[in-house]
Amino acid sequence: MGEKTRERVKRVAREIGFRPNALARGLLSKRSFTIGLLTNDTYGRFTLPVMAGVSEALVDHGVSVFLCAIEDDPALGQIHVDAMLDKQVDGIIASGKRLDRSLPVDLSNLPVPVVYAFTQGPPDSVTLRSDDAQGARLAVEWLVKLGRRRIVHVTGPESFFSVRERAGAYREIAGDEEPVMYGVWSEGWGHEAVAKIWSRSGKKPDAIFCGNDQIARGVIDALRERGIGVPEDVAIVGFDNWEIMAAQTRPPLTSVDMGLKALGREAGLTVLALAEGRPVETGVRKLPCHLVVRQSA
Amino acid sequence: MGEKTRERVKRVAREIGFRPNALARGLLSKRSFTIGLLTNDTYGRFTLPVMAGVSEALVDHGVSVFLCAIEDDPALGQIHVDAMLDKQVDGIIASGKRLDRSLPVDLSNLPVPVVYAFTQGPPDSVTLRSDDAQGARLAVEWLVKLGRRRIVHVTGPESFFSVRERAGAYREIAGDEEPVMYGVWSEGWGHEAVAKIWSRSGKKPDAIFCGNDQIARGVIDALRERGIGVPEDVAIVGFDNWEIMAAQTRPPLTSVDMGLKALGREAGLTVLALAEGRPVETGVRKLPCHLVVRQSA
DNA sequence: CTGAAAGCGCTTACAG
DNA sequence: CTGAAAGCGCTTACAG
Repeated sequence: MGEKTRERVKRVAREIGFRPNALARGLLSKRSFTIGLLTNDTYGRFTLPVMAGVSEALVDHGVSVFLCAIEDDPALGQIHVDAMLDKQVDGIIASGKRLDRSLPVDLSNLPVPVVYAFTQGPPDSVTLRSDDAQGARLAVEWLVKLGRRRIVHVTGPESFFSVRERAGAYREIAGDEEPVMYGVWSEGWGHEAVAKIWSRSGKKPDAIFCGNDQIARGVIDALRERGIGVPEDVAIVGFDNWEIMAAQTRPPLTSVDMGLKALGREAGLTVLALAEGRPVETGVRKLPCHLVVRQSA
Repeated sequence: MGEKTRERVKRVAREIGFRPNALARGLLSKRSFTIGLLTNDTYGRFTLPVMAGVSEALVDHGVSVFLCAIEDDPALGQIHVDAMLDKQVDGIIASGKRLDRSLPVDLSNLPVPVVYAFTQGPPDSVTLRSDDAQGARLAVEWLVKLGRRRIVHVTGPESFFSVRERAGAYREIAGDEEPVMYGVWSEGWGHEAVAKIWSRSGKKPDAIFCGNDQIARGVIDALRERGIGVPEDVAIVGFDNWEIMAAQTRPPLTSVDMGLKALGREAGLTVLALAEGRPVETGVRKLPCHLVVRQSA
């Protein structure tokens, strides 16, 4: 093509706003520049930041994301997986709401790479998760650094892997003078825990490390009702850094952020690498949490 | 093809798990069985149920959904729109977090149909939104039916269309003895409003209709701190039916649900109809809210 | 270097 | 009714 013709083609293409058809392109290249994000987290508290991270990381590479919410329904999961494969996704990210539960679909032996993010993957898969132990350490060390010496841990059900991780890290630093108080993920349990602590004899804690922000909120409310000052008398740290919850407590809540957006970003880049045939180390990769300091500690 | 050959082909197809390549199919049919959902609701409180509805309605039709979170960034919005068009989406659903704000991208004159759901569309578009006036009526009528006579309305900023809609409906039923209390969407404002009401002279209300669940939560907490019984002394109704908030108030909150999942379902079916060339009435279509009765009223 | 052909995996229209 | 060809919109490999 002569230089002039080339220029003219380019100009016309621009004028009529020509954009290549990605379907046709994908047919040849065996790449659809599309990935699927599978999740059973309907409420979206955890998946949403993960998704935002995935999308953010991949949009620069021209990759779009199919969102597939499958509840806990295996049949629905299968339908979505089939639909994604039919549409020739370059890869799949599986995400969820619990590190120790897997999605109700079998993602092994798929013709495309799979990355697990914030959900349990099979042994030899690529799995990304937050480092809950490190996050808990951050929280407790911060309380220690503030001079707190009697730190209590009020948390969720012991059946959760992340609860055991966090409790383990708490123990490492705080010792085992105080029993870890396992309960449920609710404000109500936070209230109840405070009632229990203050009804028993002996010295009262000067800090409470809570298993999530909802519990922390219950704890803070209960302390205020008793006229106990936060953070003067008792410092509080939560977990999740659930913005809308943490910002609304009085005082605003210091909390551990699991860095789910970064986790999503990593998941996106990793599935892309696999799709392009680049080597990726298999196994569980833990990403660091960070502490968001507000006024409760 | 002979009957025997046909059977054999079918059998082998089943055995090797043959599934037609949707890309190739789309190339011919001019249908990708793919739509794009554009939203600027990062937090996802409103978009998430909409999305769940869209996905639920379309999965039966083999349609997958690209989720594009564009924040309020016009450049990012354009990138996502271009990516969707390149991938030959059959249609686009625009969604957001406010009925009276439009997304920072121009979606007119696109080669594919667009439906606006819970965000403002241009005049001649297809726009779906909740019927906030009807929802507010539901709430106030319920309070009246419970025998409440002095109903106060504590709500968000008057600059919000939905605030004015809800306040208008409240006025229709409750009259204008009590001034509507405009404020912000926070628990703090709920607290403050209660302080204001109880500091002024005259009869106290026996019911408070709140503009959203966060305000309602603040109101309920403030009333409890004053020793005022909910619902005995003052009945409370919120708006949004934000499950995790409404269920955690003490007592659990009666609230207006905007039916966003149904709205999403409608949006999905509507964009599908447009994509298939079926006629759809243009203009704003309001979908009904419903009241979720818990213990606060 | 330029230009035409082949082919990705399907579906549809047509010839036999 | 059956079977082969054409074509969707691209990209790549090849002949001139």
